[in-house]
Amino acid sequence: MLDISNAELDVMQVIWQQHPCTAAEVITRLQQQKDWHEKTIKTLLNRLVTKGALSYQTQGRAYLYSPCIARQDYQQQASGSFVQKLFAGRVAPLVASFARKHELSAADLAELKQLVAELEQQEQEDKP
Amino acid sequence: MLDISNAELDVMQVIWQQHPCTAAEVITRLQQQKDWHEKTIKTLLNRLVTKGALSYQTQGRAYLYSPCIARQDYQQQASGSFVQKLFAGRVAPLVASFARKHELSAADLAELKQLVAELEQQEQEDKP
DNA sequence: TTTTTTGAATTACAGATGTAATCTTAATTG
DNA sequence: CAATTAAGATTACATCTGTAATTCAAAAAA
Repeated sequence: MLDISNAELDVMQVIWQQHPCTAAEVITRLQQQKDWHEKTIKTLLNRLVTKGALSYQTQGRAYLYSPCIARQDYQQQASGSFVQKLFAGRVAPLVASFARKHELSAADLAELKQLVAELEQQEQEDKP
Repeated sequence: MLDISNAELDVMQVIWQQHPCTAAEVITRLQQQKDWHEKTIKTLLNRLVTKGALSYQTQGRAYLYSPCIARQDYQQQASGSFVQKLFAGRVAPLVASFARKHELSAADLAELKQLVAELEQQEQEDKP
């Protein structure tokens, strides 16, 4: 299972946002949020390639990086193991816990409600 | 912010389940699920004490360990930063993602629905 | 064409983590 | 009392992470 560290994840996020892209682009965009040295970002790019999270094509002497895993897929994988690890696999208690501390906004709540409604409907369709 | 590693978390889980407890008890209970050497578990106990996640009282020459942080509090903290990291702080997309892959059970769905209803009601109460 | 710059590759290095083994000391067993 | 056992303390050691610096090669600039 692809294991991406926190710092690496920040790199992945900007690449997921737009790709393929060069190291220079990643650096420019990342440095708007993180106070990281260029070398640091290059190291992370390298490690991500080694780990199989990024691939690249060469373009002249530069590289054009692309994710090997879609953001959604990674989110799914990570959510699954997080919920497993902390909540014995049940997501509802996570939402509850989240609600208790970070007070969901009304918008979030609405979104959740909508989602639940959709899921319920799907369930209906699955066993008619 | 208290940072508990994966292996350490497994130790915390059995201690949260029942405490205070001795190292021997932790070892016995953990070895029912994990194939870990006794020494490994003792190392983890030590690190958890150093990190301030566990405290202990001495009982004869043994220690009686207790959590310094409640399970719920830790869950809240960890959920908050996880959702922040992967979902820009919004929990609904996590639920969606979770649903897509791990298909929530009907029970989970019901629980979520209930939760949403409760949260909505609270919201009503908060601004009448 | 020599110099400088700019990509990527390699190396660095401390702290965290997984996974124990060894050491020290006190208690228990012979 | 001597020997063994069993607690916790200390040490070990490879890998992963965060955070770069150094090196090497090619391209761009002077």
